[in-house]
Amino acid sequence: MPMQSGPRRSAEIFDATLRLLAERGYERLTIEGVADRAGVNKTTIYRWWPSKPALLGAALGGAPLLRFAVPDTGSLHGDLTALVRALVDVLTESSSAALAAAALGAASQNPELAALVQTFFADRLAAELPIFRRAAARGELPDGTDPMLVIDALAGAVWVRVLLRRLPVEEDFAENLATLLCPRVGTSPAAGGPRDTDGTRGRTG
Amino acid sequence: MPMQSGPRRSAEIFDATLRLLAERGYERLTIEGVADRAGVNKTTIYRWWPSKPALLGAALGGAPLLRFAVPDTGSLHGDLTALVRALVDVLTESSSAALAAAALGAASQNPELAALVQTFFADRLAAELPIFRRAAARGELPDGTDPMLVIDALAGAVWVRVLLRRLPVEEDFAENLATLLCPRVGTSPAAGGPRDTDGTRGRTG
DNA sequence: CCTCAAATGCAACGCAACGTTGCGTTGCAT
DNA sequence: ATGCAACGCAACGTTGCGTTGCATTTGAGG
Repeated sequence: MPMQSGPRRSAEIFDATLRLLAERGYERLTIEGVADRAGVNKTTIYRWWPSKPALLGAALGGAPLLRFAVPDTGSLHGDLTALVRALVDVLTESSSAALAAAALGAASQNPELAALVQTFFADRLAAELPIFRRAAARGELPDGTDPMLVIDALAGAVWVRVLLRRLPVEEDFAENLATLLCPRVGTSPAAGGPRDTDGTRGRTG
Repeated sequence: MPMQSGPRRSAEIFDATLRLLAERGYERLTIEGVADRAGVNKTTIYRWWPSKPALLGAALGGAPLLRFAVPDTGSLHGDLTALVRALVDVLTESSSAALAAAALGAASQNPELAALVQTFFADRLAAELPIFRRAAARGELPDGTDPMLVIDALAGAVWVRVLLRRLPVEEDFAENLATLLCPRVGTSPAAGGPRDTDGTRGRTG
């Protein structure tokens, strides 16, 4: 029987890869740089991962750096608000922000990373589906509502605001976005007064 | 008096830059490649644009390839639907899609391009504000609604769906998204039946 | 036509990272 | 001790980078 198989120093290599990605961005991420940072010969890296996207894909898959919890606050509006806040945090906190920006930015350019991002988003959606199941059980959700549409609008709005517009995220951004996306509010924490007779949705502020 | 000043062959250079960006993506876009494609010596390019992002910035600024019209259909829901359709087209049609993906993807990594995208989004929003002015005038819009929030959710949802999830866009995607984002529906074209007693919003399909 | 300056063309350079090769070294299990 | 797998090491040719010095073309003004 042979001994252990597979790369022995993948831990150091993945760590160096993600750190350098966050520091320099995808474009200036170099395999020789990773080797140097990891204290490893570049031959070792090339033996296991044939290309930069392959290495990055393995590194991202191996480390759960972009995972954040799925909230359960008791209301759809609360869950969506919490989701927005978590997403904003991930895209704002410097450590994960650079990483997420580089990874998702590079995904637009590279098929291998695109596939990775694709499954990442699919997994995220699957994890977030319970939010909508619970909301439906509470009667907060009109049937026919498409969770993917809500999630995409939510994530996309945060993405555009933080990484494309680069505008500061106001205090009530999460709540406003959740309110906009709630197919039916009802329990909006700051919705204050009674609903308009014609169904105009309440809004914080 | 000296003769004409400034680059003489910027047209060919910009054209080659955008074509190669669409063909190969930002990462594999090389200045020597641009020079070759444009039938120009690379020295000429380096003399006028010191870096790849600088060149790309100038090329993108010089050509209005990513502009699309602002709709005016007579209703907020109709305008938003048209906006979604236009955006989906831009991000789907192969010529502009690769270009947009590369530009926005690269913007996540490069400060110079980020600034360019920033002003692009600001301009887009300014151009789309009349949609909300008209909607407000028609009484379709609860005051306090933030147009930027709606636009960001709209654009972001399309972005996530098309370029990150890479899922095919269903026929009723635009309408569903517009319905989700309409602060007040009322005139939803396919909303059909009467509103639920508790205010559940109508939905196509 | 001639002049003159700006723009461009051309050839070569050092540099960095690429990806590959051959061979020696280390670590661990049998 | 032996054998295998992973790793280290030292080169190699290639490509694109960004720069340099000098020659050539271009076009408006005299």
